[in-house]
Amino acid sequence: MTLRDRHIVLIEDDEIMGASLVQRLELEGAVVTWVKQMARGIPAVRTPRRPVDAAVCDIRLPDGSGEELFAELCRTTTPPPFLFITGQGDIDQAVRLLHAGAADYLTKPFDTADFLDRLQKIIRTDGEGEFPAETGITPAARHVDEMAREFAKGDEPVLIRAARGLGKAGLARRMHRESDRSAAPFVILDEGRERDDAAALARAIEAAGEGTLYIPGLDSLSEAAQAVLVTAVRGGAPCALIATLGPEGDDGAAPADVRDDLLSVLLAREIVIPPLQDRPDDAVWLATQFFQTLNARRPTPLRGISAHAAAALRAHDWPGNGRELRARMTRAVDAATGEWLMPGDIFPEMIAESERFATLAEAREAAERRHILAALSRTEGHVGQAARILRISRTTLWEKMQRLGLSEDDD
Amino acid sequence: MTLRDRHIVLIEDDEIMGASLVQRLELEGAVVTWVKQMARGIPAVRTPRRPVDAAVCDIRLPDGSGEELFAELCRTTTPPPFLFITGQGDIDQAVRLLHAGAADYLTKPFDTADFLDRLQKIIRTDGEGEFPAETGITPAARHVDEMAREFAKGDEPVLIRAARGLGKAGLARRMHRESDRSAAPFVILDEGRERDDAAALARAIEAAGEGTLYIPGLDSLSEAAQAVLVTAVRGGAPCALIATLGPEGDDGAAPADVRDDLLSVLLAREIVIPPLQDRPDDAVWLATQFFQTLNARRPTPLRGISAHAAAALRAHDWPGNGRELRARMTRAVDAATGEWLMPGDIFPEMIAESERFATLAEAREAAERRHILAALSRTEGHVGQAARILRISRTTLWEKMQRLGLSEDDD
DNA sequence: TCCGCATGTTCGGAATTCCGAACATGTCGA
DNA sequence: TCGACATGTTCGGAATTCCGAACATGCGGA
Repeated sequence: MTLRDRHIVLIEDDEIMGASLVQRLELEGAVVTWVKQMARGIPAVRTPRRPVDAAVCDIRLPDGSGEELFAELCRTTTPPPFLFITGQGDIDQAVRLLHAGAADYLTKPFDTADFLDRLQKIIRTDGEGEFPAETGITPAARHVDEMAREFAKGDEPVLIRAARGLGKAGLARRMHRESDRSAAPFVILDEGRERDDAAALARAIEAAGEGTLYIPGLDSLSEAAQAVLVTAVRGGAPCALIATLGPEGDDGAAPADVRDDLLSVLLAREIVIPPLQDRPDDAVWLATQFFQTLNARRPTPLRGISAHAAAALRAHDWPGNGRELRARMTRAVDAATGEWLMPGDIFPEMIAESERFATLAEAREAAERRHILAALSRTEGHVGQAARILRISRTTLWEKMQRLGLSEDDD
Repeated sequence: MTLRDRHIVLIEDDEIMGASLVQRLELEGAVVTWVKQMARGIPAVRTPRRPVDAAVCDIRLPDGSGEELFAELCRTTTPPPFLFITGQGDIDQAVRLLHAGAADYLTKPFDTADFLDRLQKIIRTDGEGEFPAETGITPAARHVDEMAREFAKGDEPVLIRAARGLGKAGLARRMHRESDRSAAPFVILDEGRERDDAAALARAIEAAGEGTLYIPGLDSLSEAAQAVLVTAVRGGAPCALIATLGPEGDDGAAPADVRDDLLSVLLAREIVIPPLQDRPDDAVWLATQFFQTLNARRPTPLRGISAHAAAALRAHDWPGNGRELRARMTRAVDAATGEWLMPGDIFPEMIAESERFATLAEAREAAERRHILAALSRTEGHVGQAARILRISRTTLWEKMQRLGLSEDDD
């Protein structure tokens, strides 16, 4: 995996070079926003439709230079990593840009492999820590782990219920490792459901042998597949079953799409992982685990998580649970500039509004973006109709969609 | 009372005439926004800082005509009543404007008294209906009225508790009128509290003689005044007492700032008026009362309140109770264009958003207004500083403040 | 009273935005 | 395949906005 799902903004006016780079980057799984002018690059980077992982920017542009674009962005925001490409290398310029915070500077023609390698390096795809082997340190978390250990000793099916981002799969793996069947396979029923899921399930049961079969989102199985499962459970299939429910079945309500007999078997051995919001001390503990891994990689390690940051971690409601926490810690440890990790490092949205006041042009642009999107939504994407209700010409709407990064290429 | 607290937008480029009109209007209590160009009149009327009761508009403007301005406003909004003034009368134009919906057309020079008279007429200061003599038709309302009649027969103090807008003073007056002391004075303790409220209270008790003394917001009386009151009540003062509590004491909780002995006397005879939200049938009934009065004044009376409108009246939560209902009915009966009063007439906010989509220019202007106001608030009204944080020139900020109706004259 | 600083306002030129026309391309239905 | 209609995009001119400079006025402190 290289650039999968990474968002790259490409600022390049040359059609051939641009198309070539887009193609290559998309081959690596990246999502590319391609703009051809400096004027269009600024909003594409500053107010993107999705977070920008990196920008690839030509120096010579028809309406200015990549250097000016970067300077402008540095004045008003913290730009993502910038990789500059240029047909005529200039040492002074390279030094200037790198000192200004650019990530890299490459002269054309360049080796594509080298280009991709540098891009990967500046994106830091492997900068995130691993989830620890425990659920947490709170009584509720310890209870989860105890039940998991106890159920791992038996053969009966187990149901794990938890919201998104709470490590259901991780817990299932740990149960497998702590059971007598750890030498046998741990098989996950493919979430990308085949049309004939009953057959897929039968195959997975066979593949698991005497190991463990993990079924995420059991309530989306067809009746036929559930019948196969009931047969396997009743017929004493050699493998152990661990299942989870889909998002709707994980909220404590009885899932609508599971056979009653199957459900009653599962509910007999059920593990409920409480959301992180209900376990603030676990949030701090988990943050500390990630911090130790990430901090060890810093050129200048931080001294620790400050008390205020710990309080902020406790107070946050963690809609994304552990995944959110990991993402925030990764970013925070990377961005921290003091000796201690501060609340603003973890929750940058907390301070951004109070310290930074958007320019009038920015406020205007944001309002236009919102309103244009609303018009397009109302007209179901029909550009001509949207222009009509907005009382602007179609040309103007098109121009603004380019300028504000709302064009089709962003999909 | 003439133009008290009415907001008038004056569009007049001549300094002498303008200053003269502003002065005269402010003398009548009006709040005047004075603009000198057509371009500035449009936003001042379309997106005002406070509702505009009427506009006074010169025909000849340096950048266009009042007629064009009015036409533009009629295209995109429902303008307030417009009174046109012009130095050269033109019959065709007068007819044209009146047919287009303008309220009046006056040639200069004109008699100021005539001008004010016409302005008053178009503002319709007396267009609201009176509250009826009953509280309502629901059992709860009838119970209130019965208790009021019963307590009116005695001399003991009465406490009326109700939220804002539920006619406490009206009920007190009705009790006075139905008592044996109706021939004696009904005295209200002045709500604009003097420093020595004990003395004011003593004077009011004396003025009430054998009539009724009404004390709104009794819990804000000083200890000294409350002592005077206890003395009067215990000493058998000849007047009857009806009191209400301030907003905090009207929510059912025990008021903190009333002597216990005084409070226990009052609570012995307490009338609680339930909010209109709890009496939906009373809301419809009250609306019908207002409707009958207001409808009789229409050139073309409506046939009635539609069933859908009655349902909407029942469903509304009426935070402003009877006052809100009266205001809505006044506006609705005036604005209704069909044969029946519809939900959208009473609750225009219900339909405005779904049927009308702001133009992009309007959305942009609204965003700019908001942001400029935020900048001025942040800099405590310092224009130069606001321009700096907005990253625009001082000139541009001034221009925008003019164009968006944010200049000092609006205070 | 004077001075420094801020705001209110106008003016003319530069910069930016908006627009209609035109052309290329794509989609859908007959 | 053709025609109608829609979108994507460019171009050049018109309209609008923004700006610095300049001048007038007001306010507060020495």
